[in-house]
Amino acid sequence: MPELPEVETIVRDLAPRITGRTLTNPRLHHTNVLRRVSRLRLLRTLQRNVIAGISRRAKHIVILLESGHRVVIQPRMTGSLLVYERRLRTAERRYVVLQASLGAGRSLVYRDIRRLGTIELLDEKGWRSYTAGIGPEPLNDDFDVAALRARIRGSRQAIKKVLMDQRRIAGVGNIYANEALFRAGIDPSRRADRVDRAAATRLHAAVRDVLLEAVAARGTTLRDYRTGTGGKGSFQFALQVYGRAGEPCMRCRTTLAVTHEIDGRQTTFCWRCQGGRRPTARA
DNA sequence: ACGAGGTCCTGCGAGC
DNA sequence: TGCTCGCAGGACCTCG
Repeated sequence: MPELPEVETIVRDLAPRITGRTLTNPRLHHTNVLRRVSRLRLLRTLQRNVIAGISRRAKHIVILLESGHRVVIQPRMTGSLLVYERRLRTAERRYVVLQASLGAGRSLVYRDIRRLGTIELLDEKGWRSYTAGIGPEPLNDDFDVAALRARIRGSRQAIKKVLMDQRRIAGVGNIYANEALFRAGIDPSRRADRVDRAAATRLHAAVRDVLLEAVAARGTTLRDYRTGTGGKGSFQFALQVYGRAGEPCMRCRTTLAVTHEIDGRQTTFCWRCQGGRRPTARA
């Protein structure tokens, strides 16, 4: 599931391959992925427009066009954006949502198996309000401990849920929230306003470290995530808690527990290292 | 203001 | 073997 490191990898892969290219023959195969834009307006805007650049904001891919429009893609669970330098094989054509020619036999393809991902088209004004509604980028230099504390302050919600709230902090999803909280030794269900300065300092370092390491590993491929060139990431081999429920904690060998009590999502943790409630039932 | 729960969507694994 | 069913989940929505 593309979170910050996965989207960053896609964007870095695609930047040299699509920047300056002219889009032609855009085709949209599913309209229910569109948000606040009609099929006709999207396709008309893409046709013969030039890609000025591609960047990442939170977990979103942002394609800037020379017209000033931005195509914002949220891959969510199973979306991937790829450049093909050849014709697509039959199997590759499945799940294609949006595609366009880049010239010289290349094509830009957005595919999404579950189609929970979304595509938006924003003008300058729309973009400004869009990005203003998202929290700070955790890998930016100005995201220090004080910035993290400011973003989690005053919330009685579980720290894990707050970490994943895109309005508070950008780009952290379920996998990296689990990993960062384990590294920081913090119970995922602890109320955010009860995370003290020392814990916040550890959490700040853990969030940044895990995201940076995952970017270096080109992301986490558990099933569907692919890089911008169709390859797999390798951070799945470095995960310490996510997906390891029932297996021993890498630090203390206690059996890792899993709960769905926070936001209905899978939370894996070590009750001994992270100080949570000892689970009554095993996973 | 906040929490709980529904919605979208398809593949996959468990169970029979 | 082949079927059904429930789960996976990020963001957004409604309801209480």
